[in-house]
Amino acid sequence: MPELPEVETVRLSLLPIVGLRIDAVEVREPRLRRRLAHNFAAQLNRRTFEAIDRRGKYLLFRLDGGDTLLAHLGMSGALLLQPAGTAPQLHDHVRLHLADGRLLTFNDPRRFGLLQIGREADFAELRRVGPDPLAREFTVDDFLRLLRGRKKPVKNLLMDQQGIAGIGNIYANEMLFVAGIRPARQARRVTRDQADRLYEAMRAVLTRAIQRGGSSISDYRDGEGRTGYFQLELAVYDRAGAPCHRCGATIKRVVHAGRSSFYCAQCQK
DNA sequence: CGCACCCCCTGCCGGC
DNA sequence: TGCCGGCAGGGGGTGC
Repeated sequence: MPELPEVETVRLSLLPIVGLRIDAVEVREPRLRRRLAHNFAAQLNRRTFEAIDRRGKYLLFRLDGGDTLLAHLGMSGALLLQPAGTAPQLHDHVRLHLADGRLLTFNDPRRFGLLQIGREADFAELRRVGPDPLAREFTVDDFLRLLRGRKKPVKNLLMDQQGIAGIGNIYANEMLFVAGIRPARQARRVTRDQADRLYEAMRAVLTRAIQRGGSSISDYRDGEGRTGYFQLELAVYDRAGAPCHRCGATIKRVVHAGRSSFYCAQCQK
């Protein structure tokens, strides 16, 4: 579910927990993408949140003492800040009882999400996380280097977290539409002009989506339970058979590597 | 290296 | 009405 804009929206919505201590840790279901370590609760207990960072689709909760709580929402995960006394719901796997009485709850029906506590340098999954597409340091030249010589479809490259971190299926489709490039085009066949447009589209689409609070396709909510609104602005994602807003042609859907791509054959080359 | 497939898991939707 | 297959925003692994 959540891609960079949704994860960033969750991060912003959870900032009020910074400064709060965890008074109790309730593990109701340890079997996530990876099973929670046996000492997970003990390591979290009595720690204080000092900051919340994001890398790609990962959230990093900085704790006093130097440890980090790493969180990934998978396809269906949510982190919810709930009022004191909230009863556990179905698929509430971990509930952190905060010093002010509120709860920080990890809910994830499909259990593709991840929670892990430790030193950031020890997190193997972060070694596969590339630069953030919105970072000032990530230049158009970096982007061009990424495309150069690669035979795989440009959409796969956008979604490869090692090259650029945070883009998933929805936003890859959307930025390719904005840039006028077909998803299946080989990365090395993307012209200089197209690459410039894609770089700009990448930043524009992600920035706009964050401003709109992300896309709530089915069940996405931020930490306060609020939906996003960017789904109302999606040009191609999940619009197969519908008319292109730009030219009126019918939006197509094709499946590559098990994932659906949506595009307008008229507007995208 | 790239890719075509698998897997993990639950929920929902459409067709029969 | 109920059952079944397909599909879903994630990542990871294998074998070719």
